[in-house]
Amino acid sequence: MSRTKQDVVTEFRCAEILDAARKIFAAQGFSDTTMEAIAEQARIAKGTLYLYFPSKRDIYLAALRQGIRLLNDDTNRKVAGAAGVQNQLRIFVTTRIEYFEQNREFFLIYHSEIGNLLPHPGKQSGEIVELYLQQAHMLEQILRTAADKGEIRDLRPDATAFAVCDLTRGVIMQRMLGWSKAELQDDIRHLIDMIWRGIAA
Amino acid sequence: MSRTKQDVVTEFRCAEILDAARKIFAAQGFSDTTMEAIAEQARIAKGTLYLYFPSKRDIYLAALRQGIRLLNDDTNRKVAGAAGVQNQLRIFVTTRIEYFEQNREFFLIYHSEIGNLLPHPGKQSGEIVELYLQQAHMLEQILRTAADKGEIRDLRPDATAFAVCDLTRGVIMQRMLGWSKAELQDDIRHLIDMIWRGIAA
DNA sequence: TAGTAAAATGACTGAGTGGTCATTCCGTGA
DNA sequence: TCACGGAATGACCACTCAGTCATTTTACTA
Repeated sequence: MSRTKQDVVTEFRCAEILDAARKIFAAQGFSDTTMEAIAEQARIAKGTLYLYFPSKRDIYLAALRQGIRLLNDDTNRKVAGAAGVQNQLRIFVTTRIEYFEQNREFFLIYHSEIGNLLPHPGKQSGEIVELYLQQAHMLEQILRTAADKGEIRDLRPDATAFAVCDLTRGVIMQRMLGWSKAELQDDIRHLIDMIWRGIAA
Repeated sequence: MSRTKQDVVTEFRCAEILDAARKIFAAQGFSDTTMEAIAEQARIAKGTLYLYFPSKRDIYLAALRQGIRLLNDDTNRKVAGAAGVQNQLRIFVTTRIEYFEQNREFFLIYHSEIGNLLPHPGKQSGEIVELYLQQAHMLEQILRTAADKGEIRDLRPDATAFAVCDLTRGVIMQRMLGWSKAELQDDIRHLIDMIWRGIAA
């Protein structure tokens, strides 16, 4: 295929556009972001955007999908390399916090899109939700297995998995807002400790 | 004061506008909401909105403030009437989940506004943040006292308070998205159990 | 180097909206 | 019943911006 050359260029441009889009969408939110601003950030003209993406919303969703995929792949790979539930949990939490800390802009998009799902329950655009749930399900499996082996108590694995995700997101948020004065390692340690042993004396 | 009459009318109109605004903002988000739509929902003309609020953003913030205040007051009152940390936690969580379940629209605004704080850390518009933190601080006090009395382990009270808030928000979200098949009571029980004893076998 | 086709551009359009204000409505008091 | 003044109205204005497309630039080939 001599298509290769063209494909490479296309891929490159798309990546540039998505990078630019992530930055701008994160800073301004979907509605306040203009195509002009994305184009400027990507150092191309507005019209060029439309050669690679059919609409503003499409760019947004593409950026979101890409980000979640990278995050999920990263998480899966690292958790797979860990042994023992507690370690897996620690790696899960750590990977995600670090990913978002490296990709702050992406977290903003991620967070706001979850909010957008809320007004339309049931009718949620499939793929994003799918990607979102993927991680919770992975965690759920880990918890289920651990419960079978007696390594953890027999709590509802679905709810527990969500809880771990929520706690992780919470830590990321406090850190991004500057509400956590602690070191990253301390935050993670506290989180795992709480999940593991609870707060009872 | 013969002002009374006018004041009553004004208060009534403001309340009607804020009710309408909450519904529309929740369904459409800030940017996609038009003043026309709010006016229609409130059964008044667009121009009338501007007799009571100076701008769209002001209506939004007023609705948000009102909602948080009611929630905080409700929470404070109920928690104050409970004895023992575990009970206080349970009441805290329950009150908030129920409030948001009764005021779904409000949760959407609440959630999305938190997202809006993220891009501008430090420079956050004071009052909303203040109201938001108020509850976490209340919880922190409870935890601190309990730790002093030896009723709970000596974990970082600040981080723990945030964690409880995050878990609560998580449950609300799962329920709103229809991702939790369990009864409300089960979700709450699981949550408190997890907070209290953790997941260790 | 000339010729060509694909890629890139950015001025432009048309739909939509926050906010204004001249006009109308209506409750009240004489 | 009439006149007055504040409350309510909605047509309108100024502006923004997603998306288009005629034109220009670039990359490649013979």
